Amino acid sequence: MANRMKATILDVAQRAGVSKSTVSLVLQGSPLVRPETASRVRAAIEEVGYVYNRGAANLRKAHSNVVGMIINDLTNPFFAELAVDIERVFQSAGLVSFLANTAENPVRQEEVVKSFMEQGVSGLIVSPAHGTRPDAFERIRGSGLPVLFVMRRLPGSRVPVVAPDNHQGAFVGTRHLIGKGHRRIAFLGGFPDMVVYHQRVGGYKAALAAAGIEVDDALIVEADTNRKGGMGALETALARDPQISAALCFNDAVAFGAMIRLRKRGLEPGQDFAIVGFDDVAEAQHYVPALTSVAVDTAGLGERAAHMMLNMIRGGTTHAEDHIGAVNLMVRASCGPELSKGRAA
Amino acid sequence: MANRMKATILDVAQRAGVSKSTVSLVLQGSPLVRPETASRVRAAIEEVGYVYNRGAANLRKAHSNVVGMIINDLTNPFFAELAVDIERVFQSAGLVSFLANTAENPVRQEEVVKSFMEQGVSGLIVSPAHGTRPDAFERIRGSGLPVLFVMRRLPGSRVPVVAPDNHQGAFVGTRHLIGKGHRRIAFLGGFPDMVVYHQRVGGYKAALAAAGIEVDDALIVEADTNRKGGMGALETALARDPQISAALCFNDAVAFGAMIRLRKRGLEPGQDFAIVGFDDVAEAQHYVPALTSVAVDTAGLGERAAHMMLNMIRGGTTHAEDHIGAVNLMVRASCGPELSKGRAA
DNA sequence: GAGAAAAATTGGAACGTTCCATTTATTTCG
DNA sequence: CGAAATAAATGGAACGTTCCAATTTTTCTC
Repeated sequence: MANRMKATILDVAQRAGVSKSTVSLVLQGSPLVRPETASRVRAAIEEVGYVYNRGAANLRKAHSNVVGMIINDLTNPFFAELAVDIERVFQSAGLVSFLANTAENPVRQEEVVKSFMEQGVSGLIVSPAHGTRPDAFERIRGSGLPVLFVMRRLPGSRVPVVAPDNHQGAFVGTRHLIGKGHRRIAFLGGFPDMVVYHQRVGGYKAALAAAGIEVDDALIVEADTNRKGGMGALETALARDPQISAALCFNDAVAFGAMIRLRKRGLEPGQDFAIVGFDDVAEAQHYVPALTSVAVDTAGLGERAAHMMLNMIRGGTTHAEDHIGAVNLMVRASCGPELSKGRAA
Repeated sequence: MANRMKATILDVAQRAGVSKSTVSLVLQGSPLVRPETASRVRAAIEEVGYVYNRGAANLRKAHSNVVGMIINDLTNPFFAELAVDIERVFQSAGLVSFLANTAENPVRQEEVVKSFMEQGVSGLIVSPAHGTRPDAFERIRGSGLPVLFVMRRLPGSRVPVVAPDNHQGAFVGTRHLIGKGHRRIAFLGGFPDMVVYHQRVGGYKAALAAAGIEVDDALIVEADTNRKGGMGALETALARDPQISAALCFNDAVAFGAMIRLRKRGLEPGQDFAIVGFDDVAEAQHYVPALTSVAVDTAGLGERAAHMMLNMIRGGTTHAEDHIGAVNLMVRASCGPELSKGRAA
């Protein structure tokens, strides 16, 4: 049934009664080979159970058809969704994308990057792990390999970025809370060494300032950008100031964590305390209470990122214009005393 | 700073004043090379910005250090979690794992498999897409490449499997609902061409039979195994028999979907209708109401799968004993009128 | 300090592909 | 029909590594 030893292009050639060059031509769909010969070769390929050896090919060609995606937290549905969206575009473009998770671990990230490089990927799409050294990707990019950041950027880095308008998102989210009458509003999650953090905190502060509310840095709580981080951050915020009545969360995961802790403290989110998230993951609208969140058009960003990478690869350049996607506040129950119900009716 | 052309082992050799063979030895950490020479070589590697060409190496060695993971739905947090758990084990074993999503699309799956094969992976861990032809992986396995199924198996396939005890899980879930007094219990989600479906439906029927309740096939509703499928399935079930008071769901995603639709119909899950899920994803315990679910020990299964794959690779075999993991019903609010609250207090 | 033994280093062939320059087969047409 | 043009097929070198056998260097022993 199956031959023990791996079949090569030469076995195929022999079987089909042609030269290895002809087989190679067929493999690349060249029009130089006569149709009947081509189909004879294709039959032979099938018969000997030949699998193309991409490694050997790349050795000659020096460019592959795979791009690597490096994601900081696949466990966060937002990133999983993003990865899947990007993957879809590559697929229809005839490229393959392989995915690797870093779990926010820069060391792990380095290993993964190394592996992808060794495999000879032709591009890298990265959502860098928290704690990544700012110049971590400069050398790679300098060597001519296209690198694209998604969602996150590194301070001072010249790597192109696809990301939502973080400042604006945080701004409208905060403004909405202010509009609901809140004055003591916390910002939960993220760390100062993340560029995104500054952008979102910036939007938050700008909204407060615009409303003439004094910014209190004690209300800005650093934490991991996942559910657990959200839980801790809420506790910290409330410990620092029990008067807080609302929070803008770094992302939806943090928001879910915060809501869980609110309940544990006997506070009902959307009633006793207003919560706004960021990302608008699928769960947001189905959660109880439904989570008000800044929608970032995941699919749109993913598509854009994939196309930018395709252009870089095809154009042989490592340069591209940053893309900042528009955001959209989805108002739901979590941020207001039944206001959203009124809207829906 | 960075040289335009890619540095090879020869450039390193020249720079370090040794032969390419020596550099190769250093690269593989051979003890045959004198420590001082080794460090000189390592310095040279750094200086010329050399990246190892795994493709060229594999050409000679005929075995790589990467294993491919093919997942049917990364958007399902359960599978994302599983993938991450598996990845972790490989990492600490010094292997790299690349991940690809098939979105339950057999065609896409075929492409992904092909790519992995071409890259020369040394093993494949697969959660096969719905609709995969039963013999889809036999040829690959026949060619000597270790293949391991996780969570799902294919009918008649000889590929080893790591999965939870689906029959038992469905059995205890259903028995629990019966214990709560329910008699008209639906089974939501999945398709008859999935082996897992039969196992879970089997457990469900066995529990009904054990309680002397007649099985009504109309209460078994086929649907996609995601949230949307759950929504549709609940509607269908209720349409077929409005008397239904409980449902065992194929997985948590389906359960969440069902609960969303219950609410939309004015039925409160855990009060007017009991729901039991399967997988016990992280969200289950935090959802409102908290979801009763069959816990499958994701981390344990993932670890087991990774180790089995490691053994197959190291042992040069494509054979392994199936592993069926124990399950554990996590009773929470979604399935009983305040019973869980009593427990918690 | 010479010879043997051990340690360190090395050149060359091989891996499976692509691509170029050729060769060979086929078609066109004056 | 024969020459020119075109189409199809081919052999060989090259890609960057590993591994073997061989060579050179170092260390040991008496």
